Amino acid sequence: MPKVGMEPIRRHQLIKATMEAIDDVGLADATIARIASRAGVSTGIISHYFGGKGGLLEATMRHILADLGDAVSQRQRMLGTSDPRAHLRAIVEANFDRSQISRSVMKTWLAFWTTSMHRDDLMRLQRVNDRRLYSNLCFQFRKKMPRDEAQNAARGLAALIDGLWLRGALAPEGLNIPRAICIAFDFIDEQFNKTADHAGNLEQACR
Amino acid sequence: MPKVGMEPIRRHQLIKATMEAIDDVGLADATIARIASRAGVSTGIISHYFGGKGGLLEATMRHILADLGDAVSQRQRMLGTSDPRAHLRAIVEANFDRSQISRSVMKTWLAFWTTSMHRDDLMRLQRVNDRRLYSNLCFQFRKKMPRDEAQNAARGLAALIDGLWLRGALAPEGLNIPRAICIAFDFIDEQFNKTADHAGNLEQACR
DNA sequence: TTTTATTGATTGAACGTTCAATAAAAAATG
DNA sequence: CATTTTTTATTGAACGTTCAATCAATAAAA
Repeated sequence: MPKVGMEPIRRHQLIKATMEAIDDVGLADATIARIASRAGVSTGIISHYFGGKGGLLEATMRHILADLGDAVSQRQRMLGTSDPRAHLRAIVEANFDRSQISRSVMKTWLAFWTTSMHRDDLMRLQRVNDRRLYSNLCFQFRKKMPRDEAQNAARGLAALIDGLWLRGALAPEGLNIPRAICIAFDFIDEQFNKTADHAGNLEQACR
Repeated sequence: MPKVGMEPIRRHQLIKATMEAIDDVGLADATIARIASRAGVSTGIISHYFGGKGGLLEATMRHILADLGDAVSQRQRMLGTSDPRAHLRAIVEANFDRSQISRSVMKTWLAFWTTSMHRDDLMRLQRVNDRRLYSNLCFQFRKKMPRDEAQNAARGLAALIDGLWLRGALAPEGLNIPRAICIAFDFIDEQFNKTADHAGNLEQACR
């Protein structure tokens, strides 16, 4: 069976098997024996292509983040307009994109989030992604509202997206994607309404 | 040193040490040796009082959930009114209550959230707590809006709270509590505004 | 003297890593 | 075209480490 050019195939196989294993038994019990067996290869191959279990986990996380980044920029490019509302909607949709909402991807993402609190390399990856989402949201909101309002709108929307995800990952019935998108869309509209309503006596006190 | 009546003292010591250890090195590296050493006792004592590591983790989670439940019901009781807005604000404040926002509690909570996806006992604990928050929110929103609107408002607010928490746990600067509360308060007001604005042509399509 | 509390060395299981061995394909050779 | 040689891909047993659990021994209080 051994042929030349196996590396990209094996890498993808193993990353996929890693996510499936985490979905199945959790990161704590996702041993290299289990991952290798699920990918239909031996344990040694993991060290061969990834240098060890840590390398495989980092590669898996990079893969998920790259998918998310692609989903966002792809939808942004498809947009002919610079209308902030449309852009924000596109970002929300990308975050609930097909590549992101499969059970295994969701659970893997969450597992990494937790472990990234104690591993500098994963933490850095996570934060790069985080900041990109936040500044992206902020930039769009700023087209229609002052600086601090836009920042809070961005903070709120980012939290809402993550929260919907988090709860979707835990719920036995899974994440209801259309509903999640709708709740996020509503949030966007409310943020714009709030600013538009200058006559209203809403408190906008958040600092 | 051994006296009678040590059990409640030791249990609390060990639960506290567990949260500190998780804050410090993460759940994966929170070994019983590390926890015991942090509590200033030997490893054997954990099995003696909790029957094993699993028992200690479950007890720790129960402790956190009980604290959260207490914070909510305490604030509810302090409320003389039945005004839904005041009640919702109280729930939000309780969720960012002092007992909940310390770094160690936050990280422990998140660690449990992740592992509860693969352990039935922890999952059940988590879901009981989840449902209580959701029905609580739903009940309050229903005082001012129709059923499905209230459900989506509750889903959104619950997600927003969890999301703010999640991001606060990851951020190096920690969670900005007043700001988080303010964002959540704004969300509540927007939900009420949306319903009040019957003349407006907002789409309220979420199912 | 009995009970309660605690210790910590020991044990066995599980895990990630390593590496010599192997097998197949590709390249070189005649 | 047939062959040897080299390269690439892969295996899995062996090894060393780490961890949770156990339990006989001990010490203080009742």
